[in-house]
Amino acid sequence: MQDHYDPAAIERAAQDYWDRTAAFAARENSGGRKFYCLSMFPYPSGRLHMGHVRNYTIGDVLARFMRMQGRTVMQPMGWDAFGLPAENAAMQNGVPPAQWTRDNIAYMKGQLQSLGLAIDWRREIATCDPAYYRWNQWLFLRMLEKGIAYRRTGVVNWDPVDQTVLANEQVIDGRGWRTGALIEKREIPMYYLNITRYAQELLDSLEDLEGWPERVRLMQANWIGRSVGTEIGFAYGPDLARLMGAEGRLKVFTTRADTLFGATFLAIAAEHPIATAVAAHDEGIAAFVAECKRGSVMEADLAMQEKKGVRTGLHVLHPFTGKPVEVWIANYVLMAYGEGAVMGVPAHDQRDFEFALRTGIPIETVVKSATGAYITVSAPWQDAYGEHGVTVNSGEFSGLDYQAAVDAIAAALEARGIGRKRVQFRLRDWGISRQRYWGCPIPLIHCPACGDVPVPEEQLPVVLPEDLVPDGSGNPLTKTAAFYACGCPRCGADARRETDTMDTFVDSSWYFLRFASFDNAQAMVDERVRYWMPVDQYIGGIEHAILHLLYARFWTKVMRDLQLPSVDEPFSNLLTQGMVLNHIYSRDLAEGRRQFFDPAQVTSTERAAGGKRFTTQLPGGAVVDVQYQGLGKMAKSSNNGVDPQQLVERFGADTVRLFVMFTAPPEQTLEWSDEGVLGSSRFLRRLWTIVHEHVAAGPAPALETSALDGGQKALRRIAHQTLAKVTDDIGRRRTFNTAIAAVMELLNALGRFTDASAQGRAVRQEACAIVAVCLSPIVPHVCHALWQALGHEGALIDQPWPRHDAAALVQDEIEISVQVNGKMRARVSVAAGADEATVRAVVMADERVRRFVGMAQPRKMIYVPAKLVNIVV
RNA sequence: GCCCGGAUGGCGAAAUUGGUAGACGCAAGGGACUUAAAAUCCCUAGGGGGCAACUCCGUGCCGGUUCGAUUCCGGCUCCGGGCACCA
Repeated sequence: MQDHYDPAAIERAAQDYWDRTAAFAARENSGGRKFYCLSMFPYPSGRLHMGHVRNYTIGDVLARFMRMQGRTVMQPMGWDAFGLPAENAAMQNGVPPAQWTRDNIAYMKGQLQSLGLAIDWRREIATCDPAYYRWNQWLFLRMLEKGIAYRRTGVVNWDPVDQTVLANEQVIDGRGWRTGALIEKREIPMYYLNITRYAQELLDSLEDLEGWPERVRLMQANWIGRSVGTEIGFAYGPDLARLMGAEGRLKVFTTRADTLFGATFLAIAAEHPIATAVAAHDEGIAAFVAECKRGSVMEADLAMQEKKGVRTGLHVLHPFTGKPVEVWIANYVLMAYGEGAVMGVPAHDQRDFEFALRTGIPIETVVKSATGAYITVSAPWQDAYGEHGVTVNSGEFSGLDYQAAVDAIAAALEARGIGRKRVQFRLRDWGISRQRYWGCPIPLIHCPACGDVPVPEEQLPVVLPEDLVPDGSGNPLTKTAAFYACGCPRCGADARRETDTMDTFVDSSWYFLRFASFDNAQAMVDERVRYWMPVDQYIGGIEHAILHLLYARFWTKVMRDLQLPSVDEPFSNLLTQGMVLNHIYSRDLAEGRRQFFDPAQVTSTERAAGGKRFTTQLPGGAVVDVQYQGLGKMAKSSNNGVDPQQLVERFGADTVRLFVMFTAPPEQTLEWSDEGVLGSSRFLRRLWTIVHEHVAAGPAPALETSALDGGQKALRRIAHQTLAKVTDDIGRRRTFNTAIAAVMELLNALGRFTDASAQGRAVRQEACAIVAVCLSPIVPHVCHALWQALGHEGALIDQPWPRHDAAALVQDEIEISVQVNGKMRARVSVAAGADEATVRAVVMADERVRRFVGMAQPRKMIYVPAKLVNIVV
């Protein structure tokens, strides 16, 4: 007998066995329904963090479970290998991003393998590999042909000191993170993908995604944001027509056409052509427009800034009354939504109301509540009346309810050709151009004579040079003639290659298709996609609930429409794992820069007078004050990721897997703490000991279920209850923590079971085997070893998942809870099949029940079969 | 600011369809074994009151529906995620 649990040796042996037998090589049509199990591929940041361990263990549990259920499982793995952190690391260390990335991949692959994941590594892909990203380029060109990809200008964060475009993450409080300079918005040409063309389908098919969490479907639906409203063209007043040099109409989009008669101003975005035209002649307005262009492009910043506006002095004419309506420029109007202009109705919109109070714009009530009360608003302590009601003071449209008013007004506008009902989506087209080096080159050539010329297909891929080191002052590709200097494919003249690269969301929008066609050098995807897709189970962080999942759904539909092997929806079932959060500590350096610390290094904590917590930490003996920043997601940029490697080395992969699955249900946010990991280690040692003590006594005799005594039946009942519960918890509920708790209870029962008789040993043998099977998806190495120790032929991974024996669950007596007036008062035992009358009689005969009911006459008795009786007195 | 979640013992959590609140585990305390420690095993444990039988309170806060609410509804507070260039 191996008398002590040695995870290192056990895990090596099990992993050797799986490697030797190529146990996880996925082959099409190898019997059983296919099950494509996919976890979101990692960014190779350097080391795994606990979020990865959680993600990949969940996937692995499901992959192994489904395999034992007889499915043909594919679980692949890849690397989301392009991105900003590689450039930052390059700047810090002077190492090219390619080298840094590949080193990280090699290290992290070893870490993943040490976890014993049932992955088909033959299918491994890295998005920075030209053999992968050439297909990004190829499909982009197909999209260009179809008009799905197009070029227009877009707004970016501009750092005037480094003369470079910054990502939102690199803008802190409106300043560049390296220079501390105030950030400006800048408009530059970019390529866009026309995702809005698919907005309706992306919205509609959410309804069919029954295997997705409701909250994700809701978030996506709100993000797409379909609204039905009315487009209204306000005729230019004479002053505006003069400025613009022609008659014209200023279009707005509104969902509240019923309030049109209350529109006392129009507000346009600072980027609106009219704003640009006014600013050219008016210094004050030019200053305001310039002010709006300062700061970052982030929506959160825009939405929280103080609402400001400036009067243009220009007017449009109300379409029904002909009255002049003032035009304002406001910082809260988004050029990207609707027409970049809104009508302001202070009486019926809270934001407009507050704006009007500050600026003296008139407030005109045009809707009253349907119940009749006449509502007027005009004072600062009041609120706008934003409810749907009945129109008043609206000329021929007065006295109508919301829908009737909207319909009548839209019809009247349409009859005059100055407005119409239409659908507006909040979703915007996807800008994919990035002014960065470490990404997939956009395959275009700019020719002075021919314009933008696509790179011919036979010249793909446009290979990214891998030896450049960025220095923070823009994209090094723009300084590398060997990359950008080229001939025009059309006329042969000297031309310049596009130096922008693609958003890394492009790389992750179709990698799940490539896993099915991983070795095809001739085509992006092939017929094997039709076998494996859609992904049966996708697992990843809730932080990807909108962007990644929406882009992947869009890209999949585009490929379908380009007649490539694809599907309508890529992911049938989605499990969004909760974030693994950790505490964040930092200190401020000069120039608004900030240094982050590993929480494990923070040694002592004191509370400062100001209320914020300051702590002291000792990296290599030095003591510095650090600031507590609260809880946050584990990220390389805040240096708060826990390295699971130390835990794996100390306790073994099984302990780490068990712990991370036991600590919380998968969808829940997890505040990281490695207290408790000892308990998981202890449990596995106990499991090892109990099974080996049983095995040491020699082979168990055959089980005879008809010959069992009460204690033997009881253990067998627990074992089969556990099997049934684990099957349901993993297979349906995905609550791995409760599955583990159930097995712990079974193991506790096994520990108390001392029956050394022949049938006692037979029951124990069966129970031990059930434990090994139930835990094998979660802690596969130790279960692999225990299965052998229990004397079984063949590997546990190849065993079919057993069904519980329903006969073992039968109980003679059951317990009924008794409440009096809804409060728990007693418990009574009744025969398992007892009818209601019998149960009532037993309950009323119970001494405790009689005491609580007393002399009172029961008014009512609620009976929940086999569970509960509530006596109401 | 907007959209989406979450809140239950000292801690992580459980309660699956409105029906026994706190399963399972961590940390803690007590005990056994041991020269000792580690390891292991046993016991205790939501809070208050009571010698005890027992009893009252208790699932973020306020209110509602119900025989019965951690669970459903309305209103808040705090925390987390996302907000289109972090991935």
